[in-house]
Amino acid sequence: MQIINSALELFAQKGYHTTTIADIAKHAGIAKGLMYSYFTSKEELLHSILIEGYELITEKFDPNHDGILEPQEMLLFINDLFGKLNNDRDYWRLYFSVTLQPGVIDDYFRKEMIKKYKPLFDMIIKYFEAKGVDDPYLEMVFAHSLIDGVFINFLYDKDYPLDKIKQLVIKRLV
Amino acid sequence: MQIINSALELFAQKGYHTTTIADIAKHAGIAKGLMYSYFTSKEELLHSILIEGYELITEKFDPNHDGILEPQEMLLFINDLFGKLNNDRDYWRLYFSVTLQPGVIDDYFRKEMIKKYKPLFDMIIKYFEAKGVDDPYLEMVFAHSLIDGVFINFLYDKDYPLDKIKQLVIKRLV
Amino acid sequence: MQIINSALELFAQKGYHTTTIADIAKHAGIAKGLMYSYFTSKEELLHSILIEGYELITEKFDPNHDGILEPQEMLLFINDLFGKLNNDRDYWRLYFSVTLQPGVIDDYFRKEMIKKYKPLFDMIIKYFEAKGVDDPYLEMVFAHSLIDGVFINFLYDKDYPLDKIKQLVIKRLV
Amino acid sequence: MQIINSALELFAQKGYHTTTIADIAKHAGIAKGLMYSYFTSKEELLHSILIEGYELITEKFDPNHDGILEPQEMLLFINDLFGKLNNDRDYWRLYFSVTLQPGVIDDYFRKEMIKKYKPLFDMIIKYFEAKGVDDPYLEMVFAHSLIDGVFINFLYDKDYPLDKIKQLVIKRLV
DNA sequence: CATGAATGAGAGTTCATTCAT
DNA sequence: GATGAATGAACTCTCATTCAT
Repeated sequence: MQIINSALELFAQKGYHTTTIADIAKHAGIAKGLMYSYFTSKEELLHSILIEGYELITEKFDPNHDGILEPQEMLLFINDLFGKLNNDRDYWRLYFSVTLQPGVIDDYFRKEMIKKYKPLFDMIIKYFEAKGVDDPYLEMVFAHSLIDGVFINFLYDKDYPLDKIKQLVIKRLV
Repeated sequence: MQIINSALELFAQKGYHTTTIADIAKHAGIAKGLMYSYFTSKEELLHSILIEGYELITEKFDPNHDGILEPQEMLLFINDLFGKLNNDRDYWRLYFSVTLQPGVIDDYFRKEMIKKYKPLFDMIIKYFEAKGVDDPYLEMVFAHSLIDGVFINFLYDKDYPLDKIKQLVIKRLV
Repeated sequence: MQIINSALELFAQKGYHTTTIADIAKHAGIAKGLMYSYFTSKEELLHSILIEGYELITEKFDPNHDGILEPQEMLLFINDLFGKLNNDRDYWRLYFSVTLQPGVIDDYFRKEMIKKYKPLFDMIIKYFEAKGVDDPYLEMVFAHSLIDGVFINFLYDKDYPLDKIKQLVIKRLV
Repeated sequence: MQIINSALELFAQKGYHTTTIADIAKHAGIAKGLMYSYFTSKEELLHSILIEGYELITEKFDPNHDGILEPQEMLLFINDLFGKLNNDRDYWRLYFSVTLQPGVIDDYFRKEMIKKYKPLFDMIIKYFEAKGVDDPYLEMVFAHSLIDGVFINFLYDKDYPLDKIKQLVIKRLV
């Protein structure tokens, strides 16, 4: 929807607090009041974006939904993940900005988001189990942390050597 | 100073925008106006916190200031870094929240902060050079990303296995 | 408009700095914030008043717009001017108060206002040229000064003998 | 006194409301609090300046205090008046700014000031009586208005032809 | 459905004034 | 006397939200 797209773009560019409802309405080409027909508040709009963004991104993710990664699938997984990062910068920017920022989303919603993304990392745990590493959970936390770190550094650094780093990540995880 | 401490605590807890000058003053036990004897604005207060936090954190960093890390120093470096992370959660929370959030600190200040932290990562590049890795810069970006990822996951996850992850980081980087 | 009228009245009565936005809003029967839908700031509100006041005052001035004053027109001019003075005391009070007070309107706006009123005094120069006085410009400065002096003394003195003074002014200038 | 001089200068330059006690103290080289040993408030400081300024200006005025102006004395009177205007621009600027501005000095004080300056204009009434004009009071109001108008136009216009206007004033009044 | 004028609580900031030192 | 840190009321301005049209 146009409101969500506009809000996503502006939140990602200018920040949640710095973006006003008037900004969003203007950018979306609608009246301020109309936003309240679709969302009960600015906060709920943010939540919708986070959820909708998640849906959009994951709808083409792991298409057969078997949740099992073999090594060559792990490769696809990482490639896909990095591709999504590159294609949906605005969403990811907003996601990290808002997740790491207290006072914007409440704990309940934060946990909901974590819950939503959990399956992805559960798949990685299983992968490491199959690979026979000592502590698959620890390895997954490591992988999760590494990927988060790569994401945020990429999102805010135009010169980030994403492809080369991807190779290092692959070498480390696959 | 009491104002800085209060502001750091509240910014880290509630977020920069959600924390008001009145909140800070009340928490610090002073009148609202007094803050403006020490800082010209809320924004400058934030900058001071970020800078002061950096000073506190790095004052005991690389104590001989030779800027060269040998393997056992790299070990100390990492241990020190993780120790600081643990001891200054508020600062790091604020640091990441504010760095990753658009519309809070302007580009000039963001670059200033990056500049301040650069020497630390330059030391790591030299370390990887000495260690003989293929692409020391890339390895440093990898290390930087990895550490950032570990930091943010630790900051927002009470059950984060920091010590075990530290061992993995050490194994990877030393 | 109601905001302008209220602001004019209050500025003229209490002074620009002493009148608050809350005063104006209350007097106009609106909420404080609404003022900012029409004017970007208190300063711009003042400017609008000054400009609007000028428009109102000059709209019926020199109706054929030929810019030339013959003696009997000079008479009408003066009568009109003194009439406007009497009918728009608030405006003129504000005009003089604000023009003669540093730190209220910036140099740019002051010059703009002078520019707006210039044609009126240019007409007077031409009039004195036609009348054959030695130094028409000087005579106009004299007339301008005289009229300003009459205006401010009238505005702040309830017993000012305006009509009799007008006769003296006419005798001197026509 | 240094406080009065500083305040006069700053009030005249920046305006009464725009000048802060801190500005004055800094300019005078004293601490803010010390001002309150000499004046009970900012307002009282302003009153003192207006009164003190009047004393300074008039102490050398009409030295023999006979209060009677013969034609050649009228000449001296006008020359002296215009000289004072030129030498004490700051004072006169402040005087007009503050006199014509509501909400700064209360009516009581305004009347006090007018009372103080009255003798000067009384002398002019007597002068016109002696000169045999029809309505000496009216002539004095005319003169007063003219001189006020000349003063304010001169004070805010760097290119004001003061000397030439003085000649016109002399021709009109003497 | 859609609008945007209107609201009003609350934000950051200023500054005359006080008072412990 | 002299200081300037501290106060706090009051200011201008913002903006999420409502609602008559």
